This record gives sequence, structure tokens and C-alpha cells, in this order.
Amino acid sequence: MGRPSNQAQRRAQIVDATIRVMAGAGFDAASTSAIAGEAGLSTSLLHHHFSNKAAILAAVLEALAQRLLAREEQLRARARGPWGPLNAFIDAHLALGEGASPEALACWIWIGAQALKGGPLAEAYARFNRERHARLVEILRALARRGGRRHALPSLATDLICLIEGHYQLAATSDLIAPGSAAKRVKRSARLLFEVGVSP
Amino acid sequence: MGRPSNQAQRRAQIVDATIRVMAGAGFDAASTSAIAGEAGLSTSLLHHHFSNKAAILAAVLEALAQRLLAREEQLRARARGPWGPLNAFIDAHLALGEGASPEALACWIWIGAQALKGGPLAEAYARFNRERHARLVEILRALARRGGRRHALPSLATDLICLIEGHYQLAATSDLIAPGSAAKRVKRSARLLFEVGVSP
Amino acid sequence: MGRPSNQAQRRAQIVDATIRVMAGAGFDAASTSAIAGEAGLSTSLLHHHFSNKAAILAAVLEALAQRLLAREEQLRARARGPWGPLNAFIDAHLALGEGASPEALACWIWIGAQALKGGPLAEAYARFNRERHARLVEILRALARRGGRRHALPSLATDLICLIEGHYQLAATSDLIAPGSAAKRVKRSARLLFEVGVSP
Amino acid sequence: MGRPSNQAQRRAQIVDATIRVMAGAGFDAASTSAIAGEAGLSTSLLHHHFSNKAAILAAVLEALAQRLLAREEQLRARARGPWGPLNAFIDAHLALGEGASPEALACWIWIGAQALKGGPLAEAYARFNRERHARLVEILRALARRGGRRHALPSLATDLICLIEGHYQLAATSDLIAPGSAAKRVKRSARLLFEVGVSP
DNA sequence: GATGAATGAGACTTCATTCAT
DNA sequence: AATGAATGAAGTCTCATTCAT
Repeated sequence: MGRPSNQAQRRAQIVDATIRVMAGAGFDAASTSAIAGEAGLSTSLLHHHFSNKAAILAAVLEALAQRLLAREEQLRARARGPWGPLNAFIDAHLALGEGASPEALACWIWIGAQALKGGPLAEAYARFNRERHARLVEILRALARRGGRRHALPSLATDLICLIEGHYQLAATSDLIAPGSAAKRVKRSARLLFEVGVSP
Repeated sequence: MGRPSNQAQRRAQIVDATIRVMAGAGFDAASTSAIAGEAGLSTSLLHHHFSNKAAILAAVLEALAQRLLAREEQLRARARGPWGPLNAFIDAHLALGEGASPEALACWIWIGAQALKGGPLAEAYARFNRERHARLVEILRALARRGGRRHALPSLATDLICLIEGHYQLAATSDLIAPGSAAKRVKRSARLLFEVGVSP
Repeated sequence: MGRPSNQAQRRAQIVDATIRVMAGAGFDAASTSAIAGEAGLSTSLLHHHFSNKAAILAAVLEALAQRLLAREEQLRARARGPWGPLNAFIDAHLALGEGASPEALACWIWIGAQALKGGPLAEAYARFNRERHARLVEILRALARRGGRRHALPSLATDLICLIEGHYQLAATSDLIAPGSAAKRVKRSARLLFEVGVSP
Repeated sequence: MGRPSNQAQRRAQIVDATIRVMAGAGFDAASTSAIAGEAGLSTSLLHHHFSNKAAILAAVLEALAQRLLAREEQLRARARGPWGPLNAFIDAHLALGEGASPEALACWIWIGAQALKGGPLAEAYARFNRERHARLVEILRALARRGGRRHALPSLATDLICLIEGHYQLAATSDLIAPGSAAKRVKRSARLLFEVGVSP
């Protein structure tokens, strides 16, 4: 009895609209009414499916993280050679082309900034970073195992994530990074740092 | 003959207050009334000295850029050895201790995010990046000259700036970077990338 | 032949929940969703059983009035002595202990205030007051008959009801009335007024 | 320098409008926009002069209490005879005619109800009751001094305030109390209770 | 009988800005 | 130079109610 639930579908619809608005016009512009407008819904319906605006943002972060993870796995599935997994990790973040979502890039910057303010969003963002750091460490560990040498892998992973984040920021706001060149550059630097960062 | 003008002083006062508020409570919280409150002025006076809120933000960006440049020069003046200038550049951005302003860090992230939205602020931020990139290239060029070898210096400079920006972001929002360790880490990575990034 | 009707039960369930919410969080907090939450139902079901929110309030008033009446009769059944019925009337309103419902007290105040706005609720509340006034007059008349003297009984009854209502209000919102002392105080004053209020 | 302040005047204007709205349409109807409409102002201006809606209500309570006190003093100034001050106290609350404000009556009921919810308003209302109780005790004490007899004056004062409050309630919502008769009735009952409530 | 979806109105509040002094 | 008054737009959220199943 009762009308069939469309919670999941509607929530996804709202989250997608939020991502579009945020990427297009910025975090502050992602008002509930702007989101509702983009999604073709009423603001009341937003609150019917999310108790808070904060809850929407939390769902956005979760969705973006999940998309990133999915792309990582997809790219890694096709990757060949010892550097494949590392390249997949970087490409999942930075490469354009199939499966890339330029919207996500802007959203990540906005979320990173908002995370400065603390609160649940900050915690979720920190957790996201811990998780991708752990994944990257695992990838590097596998690489190191092949070479039989020991590295300061967690530190290297941190550097690489910083490099990626920095490219997010600069690619979006400056012309220092030619469009489409980010992934290639980071992959090259990553390889250099890995190879040179060997304990003697 | 009227009362003596205090334009410059008042503007600095307002800019400082804005930086404090923005660093403390976030960009969105930096409303005109919050800024006025922090500065001990009325909002009307803000508009008396700045035509716009956007003008205040532009002045903030300019002030932060100038502080950064001043610190760079101050640190470079004391720097010794071939790596001195590079270390000074990095320390000016990331090192704690004397002259460091942790407030600035948060502000830079906020400004970087706001620059996504385009407009005059975005242009000013892009210009700021071009300028610090040029300074860094100059520093690297001097280093390379000593070694008598050729590098892809602009690209390396871009990488280093990305590394710095990424550390800004992650240091502020995650626990992957131990407090106070950022500068040391970036200096080490910079040296590695420089030494290995030699064209054969 | 369809499922058996549970109208009465559901309506009582809703009315009870309303009383609890109203007593706990106030009239304005008694939104349909709060009531539904307290009752463990959906808001739609509320409207299925009551055409209006006003209808719920009307039912609440009726239920409270009925509870009060029931308690009056119950207490009067045990009452002894000439003052017994009067004491029972007062105790039904104010005494704590067995059968007392402190929730009702707050609800009565809320309803009394809402009755200011006119409408059906106001009429029902006025009728309720006429009825308890009539009952009280009857009680006083029996008392007076024993003494063989004539009083201005309706006026006295009005005074007593005012005294009770005032104790409701002050007991709930001030510390002028020690908890549990209201009934005793009103009974004493009632007796004094009755004995002295004799037409010469 | 600066525009001359009209805070006090505007605040009074807003408080008056609130009282009118509340008396006319009820507490819940006293929305900020209704108040603003009644006062002929914009809602923004309300918030310019009062930080909160709660602050407006606090000011309303204060204004009503002050009006009541002023009327008490005014009536007492003309009062003659030993019962004068007591009559003045009662008339200040209940009498119609010159200086009476029927609006206040409804407001008091609304405030009394809202005080159930606790919070600052509840505390202010409780304080108001303590103060008028203290004043009444003082009046009764002077009366008792003349008679040279001891009474349970605080308790009697509480009874009288309850009687007054009850008359507020019933006069506003039932027909048990003929218009204009409240003050006379309470004065009579007060005298009876005073004279009979003497310790032998 | 029962429920989840959906809505439009309106609540309080904040904001950047302009005006009068 | 400086301030308080004033405003209109917009923000988030809640409410009572209706509709579809």
C-alpha cells in the first residue's frame, strides 16, 4: 500500500542538479532554489527528500567520491604494465576524455574550501582524503615490491595527492596548465619522484 | 582645509579585518557587517572607502600577494647557498614561525575557490599566479645556470606551485600533513624533482 | 467485506498524541507532522481521520473536557461530608496524585489562549465553561440548601472558576504557587468565600 | 555627525504594532511581516531595530508591564480611603474606562501561554509576576497594619492575582462575566477574603 | 485504511547597498 | 569622514494540505 517510493531516484536527481549548479555558478550560488530550479523541482520537495541543505552537500560529496572510485577501478581494469595502477589513479583524477567529469573538478575545489569551516562536511572530506591516500599507498607498495626497494611511501603518496590537488586548483583558475596536460604532467612527476625517492 | 585624509589607513584596517574574518569563519561569513564589526566600523564606512564588496576582496588579494612577496624577499635576503632562493620561495609560502601568517593560508584557499567564478577576482588571481610562477622560474634558472644543464624549468615551476597549493589545501583540511612539516617536505621534493628532471 | 473500521481507536490515538505534544512543546509546536510523529503515523493519515487540523483541536478539547468530567464524578463518588462535592470539583481540576494529568493543565492554557481567536474552538471552549459553571452552581446550591441561606451562587461559581483558572496559569508559569498546594489553597478560599458571601 | 537616532521611537512604534496585531489576530498571527505591515514598516527595518523576533516580544512584555505599573500608580494617586490602594491595583488590571487598554488583556493571555514554553520570555513573565505579587503584598500589609491583625498576606496576594488572571481569561473567552463587571467583582471578593482571612 | 510524494504559502532572517544627516 | 536609517531581494526551512497508489 502507499505510493511507490522514488527516494533514491529523486535524491540522485537532486545531487546531480547540485553538482551542475555548483560547478557552473559556485558554491554560494547553489541555493536551494537554484538547485530546485536546475532539477525542475520545488524547494519544498528538496526538503522532503533531504532534511537539510547540509545533507544535500554531504550526499554530493559522497556521490563525487563514489564516482571517482568507480573511475579509478574502471581505468585500472584496463591498465597494463607496472605503472598501470598508478596511472589509473592519476587519470581517474585528472584525465579528460571518456568518463571524465569536468564538473567534478570545480566541485572538489568548492568542497575543499568549505571543509575549512569544519563541521560534518569537513570530517567527510578528511575521511575521503584518508581513503584515497590509503589506496594510493597500496598502489605504490605494489610498485615498490617489484623493485625490491624500500621507500617512504606514505609521504610520497601525500606528495602526489598534493600535486593532484594543486593541479585541480591551478588548472581551473590559471593558464599555467595547458588544457588536457595535467594528467600527463603529474604522471611524469610521479614516476620521477618514485624512482628517485629510493633509499640508497 | 578639511580633515586630513586617512584613506590608506582605513582601507588597510578594513582589509585586515576581512582577512581575519575570512580566515576565522570562512568566506561566506565575511559579510560586510561581519567585517565592519571586526574592524570596529560601520558598514556604511566600508562602502565609503570601497565602492563594492568585490573591491574589498580585490584589495585583500593584493594585500596578501604583497605580504607574500615581502616575506619572500625577506627570507631570500638571509638565504645562503645555491638552494637558498628556492628554499626562501617555499618557506615564504609554507613555513611557520616568524613572519608566517596562518590566516593567509585559509584566505588563499577561499580566494582560489572564488576565482572559479570568474570576474575581476579571477583575473587578479590568475595574474598573481603568473607572477609567482615567473619569479620561481627565475630562481630555478639561476640554479640551473650553476649546473650548466638545461631543464624544462617552466613546467617544473608549475609543478612546484601545484605542490605548494596542494599542501595548502591538505594541511588545512586533512591530517595527512603533520603541522609544520609542509615546508620541509616540499623543499625535499623540489630538490629531487630539480635534480632528476635534467634533460639528458 | 473490507477491513474492520478502527476510526474511533485511531482518532483517540491522534488526540492523545496531540495532547502529549502540546503539553510538552507548546501549541505552535503541535504541527501535524509533530503529532503524526508522536502517534507513529503519517500526516496523511491524520487528514484521513480528521478533515482539518482544527478538527483535531476540537476533538482534543472534547477529550479533555470529558476526562475532567469523569474525574469529577469519580472523586465525587468517594467524597464524604457536605463539602465533599465542592472539594471533588476543585480536586478534579487541580489536585495531583491518582488520576491527575499534568499534561491537561498546559493544554487547557493553550486552548484558552487559542479561544481568543474566535471560531469553532472558541465556541466549544465557551460551552465547556458554561457547563462546568452550571455543574458548580448545582454543587453550591446543594450546599446552600443545607444552610438555609441564599447566596449569589452563580457569581460565586464564576469566582471559583476564575480562581481555578488563575491557579492553572500561575502554577504553570511562576513560582508563586508551591507544587501541589493549588488544590488545598483553592478549597480553603472557596470555603471562606462561601461562608462569608451570604446575603445578610 | 551621522543621522539622528530614532531607535526609541521606532522601537515603541514596533512594540505598539505588535500589541495591536497580537490582540487582534493572536500570537501566532503576529508574524514579523504582519507586525511590519501594521507598523507601516518593512520587515528588514524590524530587524534593524530588534535583533530577533524574541527581542520584540520581550519588549512587548516590558511595555505592557510598564503600562500596568503606570496605571496602578495613576489610579492609586487618586484613590481615597483605606481600600484605595487595593482598589487601584485591581482597577489597574481589570477596570475599563479611561486609561484601560483592552488590547493588553488579550496580550497578557497570549504571553502567559507562551511562557509555558520556557525560555527568556518565561523568565521575564515569572519576574513580572513576582513583582506584582510583591507590590500587592505591600498594599495588603498596609491594610493589615491599620487593623492591627496578622494575615497570611502572601498567600492572599497569590489568590488575588489568580482571581485577576482567571477573570482575564474568562472575560475574554466566555460570557460568564458581564462586560465591565470584572473589576467590581474582584474588588468585592478581595475585600471578603481579606476580612475573613484573619487569624482570630 | 494507509502512505509517500508533492506543493504553495509563508515563516524568520541576512545581505549588500543607498540615503539622510 | 562618518553614521544610523532604511530597503528589496534572497536565503533556508516549516506548515497544512492534496494527490497517487
